Amino acid sequence: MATRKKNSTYSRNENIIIECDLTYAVNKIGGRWKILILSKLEEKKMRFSELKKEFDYITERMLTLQLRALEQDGLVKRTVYAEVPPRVEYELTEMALEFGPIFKQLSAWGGKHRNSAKKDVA
Amino acid sequence: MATRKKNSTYSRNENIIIECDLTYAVNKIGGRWKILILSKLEEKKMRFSELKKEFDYITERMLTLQLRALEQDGLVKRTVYAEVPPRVEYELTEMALEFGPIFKQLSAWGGKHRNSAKKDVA
DNA sequence: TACGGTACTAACAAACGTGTAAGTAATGGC
DNA sequence: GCCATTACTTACACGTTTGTTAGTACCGTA
Repeated sequence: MATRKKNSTYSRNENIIIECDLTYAVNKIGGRWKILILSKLEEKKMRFSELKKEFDYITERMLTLQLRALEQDGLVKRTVYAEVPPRVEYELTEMALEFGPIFKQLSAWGGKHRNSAKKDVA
Repeated sequence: MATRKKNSTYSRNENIIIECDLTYAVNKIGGRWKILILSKLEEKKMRFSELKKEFDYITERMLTLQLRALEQDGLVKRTVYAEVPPRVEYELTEMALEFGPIFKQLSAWGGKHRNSAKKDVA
């Protein structure tokens, strides 16, 4: 997601798949940490170090990568303050805020079926 | 997604992440082909070979894996007819049908921002 | 001069997802 | 007997994502 693409079928298929609006959207929020980050930022803008504290098992590298990808995709806005211990704040863009209601529904779906999945099978 | 998990931080983080209803939901539809498959099956139940024709760059292996995962997650129902050239039909479960409206919104989001992304940046 | 704090980056390694190619079973038609 | 058809499975290899560890720049403070 943040690295270069190689040739071969892997990428060829990727291109085909991205043709789909739905897949396009889901890809933007896919990955291990993106949704969690977006959820946090939905509440309020946060600094790098604050985000890091929220998910204390994420590494700085991963947090950086995910934030970069989100920024690249226009979902978060990054603001750097030229201070001495650096200060960088991240906040959602309008585009990302539009995910809000969708996230709520997905979350509701998850909550509903995560619990029932323990008993049912189909 | 269809393979066994190993130990180490990779899996440890996965567990932490799955605590979130939202991530739980998105993980069910993540992966390269799942959404496309679900979209197709939303229209009507289909045979393995029909699905294969729909996405002609998917390999049989991938299609099988994705369908198995979806079945495991309770999103598709698999029906085998004991005929001579085998016939297997796949259809969505109720659980999966509940994704319908959410998919529509995600798709709309994708359509909207996929086009504007070509001009804008933030 | 050494030290601490913030927000990173680089080089490397492990785990996972995806693709390739070939092979399987069952049976009806030739 | 031999082939075709369907829905797979297996063994292997590639490519990507994620994690590990160490290091960077900046400047104010001690």
